[in-house]
Amino acid sequence: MPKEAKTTRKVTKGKADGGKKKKDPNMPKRGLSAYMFFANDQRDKVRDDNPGIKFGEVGKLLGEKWKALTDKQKAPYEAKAAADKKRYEEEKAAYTAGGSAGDDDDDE
DNA sequence: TGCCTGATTGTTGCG
DNA sequence: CGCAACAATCAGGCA
Repeated sequence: MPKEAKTTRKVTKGKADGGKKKKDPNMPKRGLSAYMFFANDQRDKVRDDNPGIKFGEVGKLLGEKWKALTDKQKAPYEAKAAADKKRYEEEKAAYTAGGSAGDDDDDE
């Protein structure tokens, strides 16, 4: 029992107003999720099993299979996610570290 | 000090 | 060209 069901965790892209969490200009884009890598591999497989399938189905199918996998199967994907996360750590480090040391840049 | 929420990532296919 | 479910993930902000 680890923990399931967190809370109203959905509305993620509900652009309502803007200006809540201030996104820094150096905010590193989080590493990809295990799902991303999983999709990268299954996407081709799912499509092969469902020729002519559109994203709507693929997306759901992907999620279904994803959960069907065990930590063991997700391992390789999680490993990739962890690897990417590591990459993100570097960006995050530079983001928290330097940040405003004078560099500036802005624009572009 | 701890929970929670928002933001981000990538897939495909279409309007 | 961006969004639509799908899941994960994390970092910061507020109580």
